[in-house]
Amino acid sequence: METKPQEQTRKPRADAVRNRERVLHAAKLVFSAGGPDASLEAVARQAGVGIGTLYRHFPTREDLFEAVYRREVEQLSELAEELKSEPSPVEALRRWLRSTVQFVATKKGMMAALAIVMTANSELAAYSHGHLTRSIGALLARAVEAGEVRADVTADDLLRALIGMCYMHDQTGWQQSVLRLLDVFVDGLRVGKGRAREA
Amino acid sequence: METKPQEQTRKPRADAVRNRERVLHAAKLVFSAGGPDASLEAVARQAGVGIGTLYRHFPTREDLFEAVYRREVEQLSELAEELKSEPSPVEALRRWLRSTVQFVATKKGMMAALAIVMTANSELAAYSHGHLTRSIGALLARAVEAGEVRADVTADDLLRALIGMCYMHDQTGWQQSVLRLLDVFVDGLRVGKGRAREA
Amino acid sequence: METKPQEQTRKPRADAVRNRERVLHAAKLVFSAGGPDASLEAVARQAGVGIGTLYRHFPTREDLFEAVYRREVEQLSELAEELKSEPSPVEALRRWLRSTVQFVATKKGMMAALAIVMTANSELAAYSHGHLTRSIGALLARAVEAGEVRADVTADDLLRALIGMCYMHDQTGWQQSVLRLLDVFVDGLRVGKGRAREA
Amino acid sequence: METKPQEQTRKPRADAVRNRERVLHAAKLVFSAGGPDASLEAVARQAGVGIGTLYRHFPTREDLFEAVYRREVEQLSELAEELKSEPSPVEALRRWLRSTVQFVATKKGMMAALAIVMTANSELAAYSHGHLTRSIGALLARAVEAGEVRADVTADDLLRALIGMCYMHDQTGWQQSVLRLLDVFVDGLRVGKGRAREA
DNA sequence: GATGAATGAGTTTTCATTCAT
DNA sequence: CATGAATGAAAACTCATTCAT
Repeated sequence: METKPQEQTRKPRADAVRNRERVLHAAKLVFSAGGPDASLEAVARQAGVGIGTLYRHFPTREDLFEAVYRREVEQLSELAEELKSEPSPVEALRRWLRSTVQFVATKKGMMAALAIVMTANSELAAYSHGHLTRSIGALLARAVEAGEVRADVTADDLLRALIGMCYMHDQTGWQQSVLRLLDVFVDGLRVGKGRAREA
Repeated sequence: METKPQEQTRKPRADAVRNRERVLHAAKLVFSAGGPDASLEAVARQAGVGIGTLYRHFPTREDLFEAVYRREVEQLSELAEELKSEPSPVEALRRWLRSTVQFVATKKGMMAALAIVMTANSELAAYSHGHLTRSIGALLARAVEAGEVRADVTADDLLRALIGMCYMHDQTGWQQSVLRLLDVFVDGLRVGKGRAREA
Repeated sequence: METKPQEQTRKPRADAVRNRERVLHAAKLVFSAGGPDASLEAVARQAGVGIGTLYRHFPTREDLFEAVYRREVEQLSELAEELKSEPSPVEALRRWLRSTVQFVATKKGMMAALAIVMTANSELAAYSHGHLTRSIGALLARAVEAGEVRADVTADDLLRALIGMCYMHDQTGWQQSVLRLLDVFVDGLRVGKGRAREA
Repeated sequence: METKPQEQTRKPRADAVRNRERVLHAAKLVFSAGGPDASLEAVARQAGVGIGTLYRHFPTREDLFEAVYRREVEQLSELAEELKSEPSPVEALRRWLRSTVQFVATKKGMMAALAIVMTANSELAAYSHGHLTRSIGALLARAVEAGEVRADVTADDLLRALIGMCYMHDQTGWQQSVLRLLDVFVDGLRVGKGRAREA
């Protein structure tokens, strides 16, 4: 504060950063295994830090959820960005959907935590919803413009379907089931398929 | 069947019946609002009975879930039965799906019931799941046999897709979104639509 | 509720009453010894009840303070009533003041707790202030009417002086000190003593 | 005294001095509001310094108390010294008492200082108590020697009475009340007033 | 049968104090 | 020196479950 006036927040201490990471990593594991009600003490133990340290970084359970959640969302969003280079727009979409399932598969109980954040914390919900729909929207728009996919389904719809299907992840075989469903769904999206229904 | 004197289950006392109903009603409210981990004390309080009374009627949390949600699930099952008389198998399927959405929109607690069916491992889940998938399975089988619908999707899958789509039913416009998604999904189910994927 | 409609609150269970008393008694001891920050766990232990029981009876620390406090105040108030039969009004006053010191002497740290409640809980403060000033006021009025005591001091003033003097009760010998001070004070109250000041 | 090179206490760094002041100021505020058990973190936060800095300046809570309150107490002591020149010993006493009330009314924290003097067992309390009682004792001794005031009251008693009366200084009108009480008290101190008690 | 009191294990939460940067 | 992160002991608090009335 004395010598370098341009410093507003002293360099984050090395061990603090490391501990923060540890806690986040541990939280992912523990919440995945034990659901959103898992004990924070357990998270701290898993992270190898004191419970006080956990609380310093994340004063409330929700703060911890949020921090974990944000990076998850960002990873999904980044994946969507990468898939923009995939030649077939429909396949890009399909692959993003399938990848997301894989992603969720590695963090079972995490979905519940994410769902909680989605409904409870509107600021975060808005952030991630916007982030994700923007990414998916881009994939979707490409497919629609290419004339491969019907235009009456929104990124929002897509997200709803995906999250919802993944939410039910407690039975054995849920993953295969969701992959099957996604195929059905993507097939349904493709144009040139029968509009035979009561129209 | 109840009139024989050697019966072990005496006349159910009037207030006992009333209390049972109260608890059931309260449980639906409280679980809907606070999730399945909501405090049983809260349920009793909401019902206006003592916690001991709740425990007498429902010795375990599972027992309470069961009593609350079994009848909800059975209604859906019955609806599926009725639709067997619908001439077009695909339309029967579609109508069941759409009707279920209406149900969810109307009956608070239906989602929770369905989520439990797909999620938990209780006796209730097993019973209800079996009941329900059997009914839906019949609808599905008809459509498959008629050659109208692909054969690689199970009643279980169908249920999962439906529940999932309905899961986020707190955003405005969720109902329209789900109906759109169901149409896409049913379209995807119909045979003769492109198997272009991964080829 | 069924047979005796005039019952609004079922007879308080015997053990509940006993436990409540135990906790109150223990609280008096523990707060007296350890001051107002003493652990509630310690109170429960001293009372021989579970911590949950303590919380059931007194959901917050303040509730417990309050309950303890009320009876203390009532005891002091009753003492003032009894002293109405004392022939000399001034002596009645003096004896009440001295008795109060004895009273406080048995519950050292309790004063701090009571002070906290007095400032924090205005409802209670009003109640006890009213209660006490009414009692003291009666003693005082008798003495004033008898022409033994000056009329420009209120029950409120008296209470302030008494409570204040007792507040500083951490030094050895405080009790003797306060008793000396009370004598000086009562002497000052008597009429016919010099009004010599700045006149 | 500071200029010799072998000095162990180097020039006090400018920011160190500033921080010390900040902490002192913050401590007065925080202890006044939250009592003597207020969190030291809160003090540091209020001061805008790190908790470590607070600890460097004041290794123990007592050290902080001391630094905060010592100068307050010394002011009262000095006032008593000045009043030694007042011709009437009783009036000197009375004026000191009344002045102290003014002090309390004006200077937030003075009460806390005085309470500590009479209550705690720290080195600070001993020092301040000695300092103060010596000054008041001189005033008192003069009055006793002049035969104007009874001899069985100590400087300590006087202090206790004064502090006590001021203790409840949050009610409206407390100041008038205390001034009234002090007059009663001083009247009680004067000799030649009735020793009628317990006779 | 109904009630609500009792219990205590399990969690959350706070803070004084120490230490690495 | 200043800082604030780390730590863990200690307390607060909640709630499922059992039981006396």
